[in-house]
Formats: sequence, structure tokens, C-alpha cells
Amino acid sequence: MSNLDRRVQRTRKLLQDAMMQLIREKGYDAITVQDILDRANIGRATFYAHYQSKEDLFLAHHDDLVLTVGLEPLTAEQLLSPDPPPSLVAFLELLGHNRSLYQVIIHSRDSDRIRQGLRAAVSVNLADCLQSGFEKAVSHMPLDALTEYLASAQLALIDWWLNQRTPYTAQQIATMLHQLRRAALQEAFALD
Amino acid sequence: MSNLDRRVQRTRKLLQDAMMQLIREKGYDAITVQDILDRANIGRATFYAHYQSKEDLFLAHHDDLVLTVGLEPLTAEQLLSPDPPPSLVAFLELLGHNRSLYQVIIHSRDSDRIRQGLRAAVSVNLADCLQSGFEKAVSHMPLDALTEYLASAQLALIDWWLNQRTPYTAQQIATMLHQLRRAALQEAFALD
DNA sequence: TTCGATACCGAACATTATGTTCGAGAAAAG
DNA sequence: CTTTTCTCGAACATAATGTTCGGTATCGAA
Repeated sequence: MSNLDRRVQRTRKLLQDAMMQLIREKGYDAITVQDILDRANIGRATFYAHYQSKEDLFLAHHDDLVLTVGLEPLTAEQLLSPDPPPSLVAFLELLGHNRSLYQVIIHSRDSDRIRQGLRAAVSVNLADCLQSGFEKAVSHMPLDALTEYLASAQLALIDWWLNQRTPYTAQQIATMLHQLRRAALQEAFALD
Repeated sequence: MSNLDRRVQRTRKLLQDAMMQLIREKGYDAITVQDILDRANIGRATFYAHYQSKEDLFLAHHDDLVLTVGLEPLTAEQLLSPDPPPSLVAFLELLGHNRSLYQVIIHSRDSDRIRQGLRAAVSVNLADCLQSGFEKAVSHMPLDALTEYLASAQLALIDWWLNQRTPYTAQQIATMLHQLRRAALQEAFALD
């Protein structure tokens, strides 16, 4: 018994594709489960046999994608380097290429969890790096507050960027994020 | 014909009080219009004669309060001073005293508008100051992005602060916000 | 105090969306 | 071919929003 009945595969793919289509057309928030069902030509009962909700459907196919990319561990050297780490640039480029999708996702209400999770992940990632790489230096700021500040600021700027008409390049945004982060760290650790 | 019939006053006050009670008990998001009606002992039709929605009811009594306090114009001197401007400290103290309320409000979904409005206001406030006070200096960063970054970061940190168990004082948070902002501006304008 | 205007009540109704249930029938697996 | 599993569809339950309307209570003003 292979784990995936063909019908299951077919159903899930139809639902997923329908959702993506609709997201691009109307935006994530405006979609109802019924919309997805109509578009995918799938029965109501069938939907709930596979997913618990609209959010569930979305996350089932994008969770890991969003949360793993761009979260490679940082090093202290990277943080203090004059240039942004390549992983940051790569992450922004990925988002930039799927701009039409992510700008609508990140902006939606129901995706609060996604944002929260992402922010927390970014914050933790940074915190790990600071703890291991800045052991000797003593900050005059609470570190949890600092990482929260930086993570939120970064995601907010990315959000802003994705919604801009005249886009800067991923490289430019990465540079800007990096410089501001470095400046904040230098301030916090009195490294001037 | 005085503009406010006593019955109107009574009804609105009952609704407002009921909502505030419920917010503190269950959180803004969990409340339904029906909850408010039950608690206030007010008829459904009556509610909709006064307000269009739950959000409408809330904003009718808190809109100006949230949006006007703490947004006194900034000056360049304040931005570069070693100490945070008094208006910032005062703003944080106000929020801190109503912590139980604001932490729940700011966190809610339906109040996205409030957050967005606040963020935009903070951003514009800062942008005005930069334009008038930093005319000569040239930034190597786009200013709109910079103000967006700073405004979001500030509000995120405030949000974090309001939800902390062991609270720092308003003064401490204000100092932190101020120092980080100054560091970012120095970076952006190469004032080191 | 009376009287007309206005606000409230409450109950019913329309609407929209979510989520569940169940039997019949189709498709897959072996 | 048989058995298992999935899908369908329609009905049902639930919950929330927002409207309507006639009857009743309250208000403000004369």
C-alpha cells in the first residue's frame, strides 16, 4: 500500500493549484473554502478529509519553503562584514521572484502565524549567533529586545519592498538591511 | 434639541463599557457583537443604529487617543541627542499604564488598521523631521525605506514590551529605541 | 403635563461561511 | 475480480453578521 493513492495526489494537487490561482486573482483573505472547491471541482467533504482549513492547505505546501530558506545560521563575521551574507541576498531574490505571491501572502490577516513564525525564527537565528559569537562583549541592551527589534524591522522592510512599485534590487535591500543591522549591533555592544 | 438624547448617551456608554470589560476578559478578537449586546443588555437593532461594527465601536472611543498622543513633531536635535525626547517617554508611559488594554488591542487582527495607521503616522513624523532637519546631509539609503524600517521596528519593540512578563520601565525602552534610531540615522547619513 | 418625535426592543428573517455526516458510487490496489 | 479506499453531493448543524418592522418606552419641549 503505497502511501499515496493516486486519487489523493490528484485531489491535493487540484486544491493546491486552485488556491494559488485564486490567491493571485483575489488575494488570500478574500478566498473562501467554497471558492477553492468550485475552482478545483472538488467536493466539500473531500476537502475536509485532507485539510482542516484554508490556512492548513496553504501551509501544507509552503510551510517549509518559507521557513527554511534564508534562515541559514549566521556567523559573527557575517554580521560585522561590510557586505551582506549571501544567504540574505539569496533569500530576498527568492521572494522578489515570487513577489506577486508573497506580497499578498505576507499581507494577509490569516497568515499572522506565518509572519509570527518567520519573525520568531529570524529573531532566534540572530540570538543564537549573538550568544555564540559575541560572548565576550557585553551589551547594555537586553538581547531579546534587540533581536526582536531587528527581526521585526527586517521583515517590515522586506514587506515594504515587496509592495513597492519601483523596486530596488534584492542586493540593494540586502545591503541596506545588513548595514542597519550592523549599526544597531555596534551601538548595542558599544563596538564603535 | 441637544445633540445627545440621554438614551443615546446611555446606550453608547453601556456598549462601550461592555466592550472594554469583554476585551479585558477574552481579548478583542474573541468578542462577538452578540457578546457585547448580552453584556450591555442592548438590542441588536440598537447596536447597528449606532455603530457599523465592533471595530467601529472601538475606534469611536479610542481613535484620536491612540493616534494623537506620542506623535508630537520631532526635531533633528532630539534625534541626535544622547537622551530620548520626553514625548517618547511620555507616550510609552501612557501605554505602559494601560498595558492590559493595549497589549490586547495591538495584538488583535481586526485592529490592523490601527497598527497600520500608527505605523504610517510614526513613519511620516520621522520623514518630516529628516527632510527639514537633515537637508544638507545626503543619505545613501532611500529615506522612505529607512523611515518604514524604523517605524516598524519601534512599534514592534513596543509591542514586545507590552507583552513581556518582567517589564522594563518606559524610560529604559525609550532609551533603547532612541539609541537604536540614532545609530541607524548615523549609519544612513554617514555621520560617524 | 401633555404630546409629538425619537430611540429602543425583540423577534424574525436573510445571508454567508464553516464544518460534519452518510450512503451511494467510482476508482484504485492487490 | 474482490476488497478497500476515496470521492461525491446533498443535507444538516452551527455560528456570526446585518436588516427589517411594528410595538412600546422615553425624551424634550411647549
